[in-house]
Amino acid sequence: MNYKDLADLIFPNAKDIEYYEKKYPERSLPEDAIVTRFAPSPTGFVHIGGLMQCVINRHLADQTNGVFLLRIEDTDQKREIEDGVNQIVNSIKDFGIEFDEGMINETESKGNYGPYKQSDRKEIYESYAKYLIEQGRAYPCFATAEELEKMREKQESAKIRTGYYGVWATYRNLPVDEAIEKIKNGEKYIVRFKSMGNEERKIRHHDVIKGNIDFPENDQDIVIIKADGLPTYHFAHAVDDHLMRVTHVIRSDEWVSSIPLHLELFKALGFKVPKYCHYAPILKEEDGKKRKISKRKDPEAAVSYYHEEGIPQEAVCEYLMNIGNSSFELWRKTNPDEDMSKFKFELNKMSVSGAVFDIVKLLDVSKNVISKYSKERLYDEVLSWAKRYDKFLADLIQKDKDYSLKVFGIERQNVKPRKDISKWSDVKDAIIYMYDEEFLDKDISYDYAKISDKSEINKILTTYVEKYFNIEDDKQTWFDKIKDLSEELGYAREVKEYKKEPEKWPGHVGDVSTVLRVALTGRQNTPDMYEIMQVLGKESVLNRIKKAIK
RNA sequence: GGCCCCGUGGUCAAGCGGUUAAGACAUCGCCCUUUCACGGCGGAGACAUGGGUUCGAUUCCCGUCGGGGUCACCA
Repeated sequence: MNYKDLADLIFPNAKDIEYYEKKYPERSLPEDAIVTRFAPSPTGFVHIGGLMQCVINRHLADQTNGVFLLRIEDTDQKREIEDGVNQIVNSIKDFGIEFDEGMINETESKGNYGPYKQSDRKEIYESYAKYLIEQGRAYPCFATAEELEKMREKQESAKIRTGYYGVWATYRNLPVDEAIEKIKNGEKYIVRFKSMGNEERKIRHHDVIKGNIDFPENDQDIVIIKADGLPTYHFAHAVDDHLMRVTHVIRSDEWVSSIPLHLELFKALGFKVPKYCHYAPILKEEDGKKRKISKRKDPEAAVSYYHEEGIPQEAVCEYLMNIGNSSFELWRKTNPDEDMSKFKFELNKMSVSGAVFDIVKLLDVSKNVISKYSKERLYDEVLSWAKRYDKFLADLIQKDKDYSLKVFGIERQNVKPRKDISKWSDVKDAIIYMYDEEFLDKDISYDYAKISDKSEINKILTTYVEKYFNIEDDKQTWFDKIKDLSEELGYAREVKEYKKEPEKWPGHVGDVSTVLRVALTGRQNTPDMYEIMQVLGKESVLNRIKKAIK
């Protein structure tokens, strides 16, 4: 009885690994093409860190004519949720990112390197596990949970390294005959990797992002096939990334400590080691301390949050790109109108320490992105957001699309476009007063500033309507008339003059125009008044002034 | 606790033995033919700490402190 017999007994029907090596050949791609993957568990929830990974991976694949694929890691069936794959695919799609290969919904996939769901790859893992057993590099382990627990307690009380390794690995040297007999007797077992590593020996590994890292060799005989017949992450990672011909494993740095193990696994399987790129997770600051952003405590950890708030996907991607390569910001400054895809991303320039998530900065990126939108685009984006998250707003802007377009066009597309919207949820408040049905028919609490005497206000408004208001005026004429009005009523015509001798007048042209602004909009702060009046039109302006005088 | 990583203004960060230690966001002030949003100009604000090495350390080495990750039949 030898390893071959043992392997045959455990996996009688497994195909020879040559079958898979041939079925999934090396990809014919340019020399430096990057093949990456996003490999989430189907919990449905996509984390902001996961999105960042997708933004970077997509970019890298495009930049090198490579491939970006989606693999679902569902080997822990306890954690799985209903519709998990769809939710992942859709939330990534919400950010304009598509995969070249992989799952496209719960059951279907595209690409020639599938299946792309680990639970469908069981027989592949079995072949490679069988191969390892044949080579004497894996073995059945009959240890029960209780035995392992006892072992751990012993190790802990003796203050030595915990784990299944060396002399503690009871079953690694079990004679093949005995193992076969136990299996035939129906004893339960799992399959472990047989490590040849030595903790005393050091290895140096080069991580694309983190640089050289020194570790002790791995010597743990980790589980590769669990009791449910599915592989553990480590084993699946080696088999899948090899067979899918992934060149760059880009993942969060919680995995760095597994590098020695993964290296040994790849070597034992005869696989070429991919380039590892471990990036730092996104952090959150709380009580002066930084911690990993968490899905339980932080709403902004879920990518759905940005969608709900109405932060454009481009803005989120740009911000994430910023965290990825800080040189992006500089590039953006010199290439304000260039598509983000033109930026050359460099993996080795990624930060080695985690960045605190800064929503204020994100919103700044966002308002700049939005300021470049045409009024038509703005309208479309706002509408599609509002249809889903703000029915009232959707109805409001749809009632008269042409009018709404004019509203959205105020101070837009000129040299210095307006930058007061950073997310779609800001829009309602920014435009609602422009709609007569939301203004004329509603109670408005006019909050006048400096000039607050009711009769004085009425005088200003009445005089303006009777002597100066003409909707046909061009901007300069309109402007001059406001000055004329101010002068006629005893206010300073120019702010500068007023500032020189403030005691000379009760106020200046700005104070007068504020009266008009508040009367027309109910607010002290608005975009350009001339444009507002033009959009409102003669009738609305008169009605609004009438309402204010009452 | 073992192993590994990290430590430049409030935040994100350039820097890679000699710099007045960039830039962005935030903050403050001034200016910008009337507000606000922009835009312009300017201010305040940092190399965790102690030892080395060196003519010279933010940069290299060691210790200390601080932070993080990982030690599962979870990924």
